[in-house]
Amino acid sequence: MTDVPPAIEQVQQLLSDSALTTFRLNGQFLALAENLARPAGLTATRWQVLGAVIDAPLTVSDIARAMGITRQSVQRTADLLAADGLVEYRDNPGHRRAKLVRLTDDGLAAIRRINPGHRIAATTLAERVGVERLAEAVATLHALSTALDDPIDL
Amino acid sequence: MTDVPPAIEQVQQLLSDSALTTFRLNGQFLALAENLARPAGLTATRWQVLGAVIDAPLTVSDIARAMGITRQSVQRTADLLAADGLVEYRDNPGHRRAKLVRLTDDGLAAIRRINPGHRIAATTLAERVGVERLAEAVATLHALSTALDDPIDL
DNA sequence: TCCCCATTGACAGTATGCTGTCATACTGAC
DNA sequence: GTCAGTATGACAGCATACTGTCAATGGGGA
Repeated sequence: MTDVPPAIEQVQQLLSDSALTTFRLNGQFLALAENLARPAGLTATRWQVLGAVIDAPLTVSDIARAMGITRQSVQRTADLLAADGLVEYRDNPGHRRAKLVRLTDDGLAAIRRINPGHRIAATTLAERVGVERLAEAVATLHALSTALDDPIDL
Repeated sequence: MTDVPPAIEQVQQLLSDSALTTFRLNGQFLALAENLARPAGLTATRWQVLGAVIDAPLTVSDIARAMGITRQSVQRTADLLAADGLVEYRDNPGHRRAKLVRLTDDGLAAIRRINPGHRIAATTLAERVGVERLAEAVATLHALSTALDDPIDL
């Protein structure tokens, strides 16, 4: 009785479970990020967008692809960040309309203000679940995400 | 050189990675749920709320706690579902204001319309990552979520 | 019994994401 | 060189979640 294939109901339950837990996890990480970013005068989303252009300027569309959200959402956030002087739009030699979003000194300073809290949170979480297991979790999450990349025919 | 403790930067990176991947996974599951729910005339959120009261009527606050989101969000969705006749508010003998949200026949029918697609999606995902691994993923997600339940002192 | 406090629902305001539509800019096939 | 298709940004509208505030309710301790 141990090698029977899992009932379809169980597999359905597994999908629901993973989705619901992911929704909850999303909320928890979001709340944590919000708490970390607030002292630096940022929100979670703005922090994320700033983080995307630390190493090199990118276009709004590039950032959206990297973050896995729509370009319109990033555009709005980037415009707000530009209004606050944390990023600036630079001409893109490769495309006249698609300007490059570049971190300013103020933007970099804002990110740096988050670091201490980020470090504490990371260390705390690593202690609670173990670094090994945290690394495993990330790998599993990536695998799931990749599996969901391909469209599912209904 | 193999047993040195991980550098703090690596642990920080691990936290960022898990958060970012969770955000992306959240979006993917949300999109999938949206696709599954649409043919039944539902959205992902409404499906989720309906699912919470399949077995027994609950108050709005109960549902919010079960889903890990705020009461106000659930309240809004529940009101909309009630307007559409998919749930109904019943008097709660235990609390005069906190009415019970109860699934109607129409609500149950709506959920049932989602089942075929849900089954297909579950089977497809299980094939892609393996049932074993999917079950592991759920366990890992739960562990992470539990670890994040306790507040982190910054 | 009475009062403080937590829970609950209602309402207003805000942040973030999505879709759809349009005009502009680039790219590649012909 | 021209034209169709794609990529990009701008704008409008909607869905969902959050916060904050207030009043009503219920429960437990003084």
